[in-house]
Amino acid sequence: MSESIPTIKEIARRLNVSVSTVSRALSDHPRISTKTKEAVKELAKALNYEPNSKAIFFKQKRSFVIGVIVPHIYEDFFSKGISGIEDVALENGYTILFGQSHDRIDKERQVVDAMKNQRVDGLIISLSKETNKSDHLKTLDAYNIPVVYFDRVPSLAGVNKVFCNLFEGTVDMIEWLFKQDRKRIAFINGPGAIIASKERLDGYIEGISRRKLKVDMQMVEQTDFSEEGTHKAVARLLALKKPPDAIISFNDYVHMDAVKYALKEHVKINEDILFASYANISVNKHTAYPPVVSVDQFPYSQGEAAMKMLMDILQHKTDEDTAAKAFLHKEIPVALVYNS
Amino acid sequence: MSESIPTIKEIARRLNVSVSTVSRALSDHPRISTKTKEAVKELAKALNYEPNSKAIFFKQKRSFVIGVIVPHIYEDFFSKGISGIEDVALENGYTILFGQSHDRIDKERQVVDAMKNQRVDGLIISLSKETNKSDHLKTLDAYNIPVVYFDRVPSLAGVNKVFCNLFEGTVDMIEWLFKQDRKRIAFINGPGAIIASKERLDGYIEGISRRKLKVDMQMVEQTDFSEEGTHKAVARLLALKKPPDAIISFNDYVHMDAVKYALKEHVKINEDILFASYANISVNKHTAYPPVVSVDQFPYSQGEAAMKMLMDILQHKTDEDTAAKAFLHKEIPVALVYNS
DNA sequence: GCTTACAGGGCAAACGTTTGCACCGGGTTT
DNA sequence: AAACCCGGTGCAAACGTTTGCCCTGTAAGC
Repeated sequence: MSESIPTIKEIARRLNVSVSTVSRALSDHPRISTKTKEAVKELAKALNYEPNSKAIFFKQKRSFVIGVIVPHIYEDFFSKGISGIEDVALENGYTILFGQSHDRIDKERQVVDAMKNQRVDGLIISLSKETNKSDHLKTLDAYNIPVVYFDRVPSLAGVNKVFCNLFEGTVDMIEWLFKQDRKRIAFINGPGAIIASKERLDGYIEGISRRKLKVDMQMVEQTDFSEEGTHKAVARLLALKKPPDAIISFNDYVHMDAVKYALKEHVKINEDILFASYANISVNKHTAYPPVVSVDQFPYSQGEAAMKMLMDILQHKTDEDTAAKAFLHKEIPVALVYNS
Repeated sequence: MSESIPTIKEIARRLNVSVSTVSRALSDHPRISTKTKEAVKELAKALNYEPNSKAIFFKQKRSFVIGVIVPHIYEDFFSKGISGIEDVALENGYTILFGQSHDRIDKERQVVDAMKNQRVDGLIISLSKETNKSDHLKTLDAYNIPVVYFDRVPSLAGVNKVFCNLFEGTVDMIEWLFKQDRKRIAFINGPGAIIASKERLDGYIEGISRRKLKVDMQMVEQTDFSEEGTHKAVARLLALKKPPDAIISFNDYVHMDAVKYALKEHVKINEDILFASYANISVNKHTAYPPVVSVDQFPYSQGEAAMKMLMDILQHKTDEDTAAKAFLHKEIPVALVYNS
């Protein structure tokens, strides 16, 4: 009644053949006769045999596990991204080892170390806000663990990455708002330090400029993502002599806070002022006042693309180990999504 | 320039000692002299040595990886739960292998198999909607992988589980609504088949009955969680000769859909009708019309508790392998959360 | 009847680490 | 002087699997 987990040895013993025969039979090696194969497979099934991945991975130096690290799992964007990654992973027989950095670099280090210890075959990571240089990821090179950056990517070229550029999306959004006959388009941006803010701002300026209008920086506000920060930004916008007739928020969460405040000021949402945003999170479908238009960054597709890229790298690594390493970049196009 | 990953052997070779000495030095074995230990540790650091977990786990028959399977990662409830699990895991040197069942039993099977192949040390799972019996989890027994069920648990006693009972929470909510002078409390429940619906309904009936009122089944509606289903439910409630002055929704998503419809009918949210709900999801803090009260099931705490329970089981497994297996159950108390 | 070919299968090494046991030299006890 | 102890270290087996190479028997070719 000892809890014996079936092994290849056990099968070999019972069938009076060698372990190598069993191993080859299970992997359909041509040198093994059909009869033997059948016998082995039958017994394997009967014993409920499952190969011990640890032994295999130990031997083969691969684990069929890939690590995924994101700042926060609870953000709609990342959980969709993870789903994309996971689906592609599963198709290819890989499983995901998972960690959150909670947007802190020390935590990120800790998780990266854990992944390294587990000897993941590869890593997909979306950097924490605090991460400006990625030394801690350099050590992965020594362990031959390829890294694909995802959405929050370093600006260097010497890395593999999948990302969106919000510049075009922002320009498109502005043009659409002009078409809705909005003339005074305001913008609530995120902190100036982060790259995503810059992309958006550049797009905003370009969009306004294309209409031969000059950019009024009073219309450009900033929030630290706190509810209060957003409220103040909206307050300033509403207090202008010529208040805006459209407000673009940094993302859908900021949008919600903005709407909340505007409602208190008796603004008719999406009538007096058109609200636009980025991300197109799932709850938009449920909320009372979703943005009329949101720039979707397709996190699921980004996740898929990142995982495919990693699979690709893992593939070619086998082919030619020390091959000229070309770094892969992939830009996922964004798209406007309208809420009726 | 060959990509050689440092191993214990390499260290031994360079220091002219045996691998066993290195191994023992690294784990601070008392039999090794301080001098040797220092030399070994120094070189190990210099070479950037990291133990190969695969080899260790293969040898020691544990992986320090635990599997976590939930229906959907994108649901606020589960992503918080995972965070709770993850935090406790990290404290204990464990990493999470992760999978979603997408509420489908076939997918659940697939993920469970992947976990088994990876030889996780334990598994925490929240069952898919489709899962009524858990045969596929029985096979884990043979591999000596303990399972802790989480939130969506089987009703059998012969399992380890962490869960909430919503009965009390519902009763409390109803009493609170009565105190707000609401007399006609309606309830939009989920599909009758799922256990969570029954708990809620029982609580509702108990809550109403405690006021010596009799339950009016016209006030109890049902939704299939689709936006349309919820809209219809609200429509029927509003069409009653005596419409409700409070509506409890199955969860915050249903709540949002309900509010959306009520707004169209010019109901003054949380004035004409008080809206209450379950889950207390994060976006409630951002939405224009959050429920005045939501029953929080503390998914983070549930996650923590589940992981602690698993750690406990893993601990005692080492102590006395074939010990009398007592199954652990833990009920996490719920609480009302008010939005001003 | 001899070589040749090939199908079918076994042997043993290897992967990196842990660990029970043996060994060795010098000091302490009888 | 023999027996013993003990700190410090090395040897080798073991974990489950894969895989290069070798072995055996039978049938075909001459």
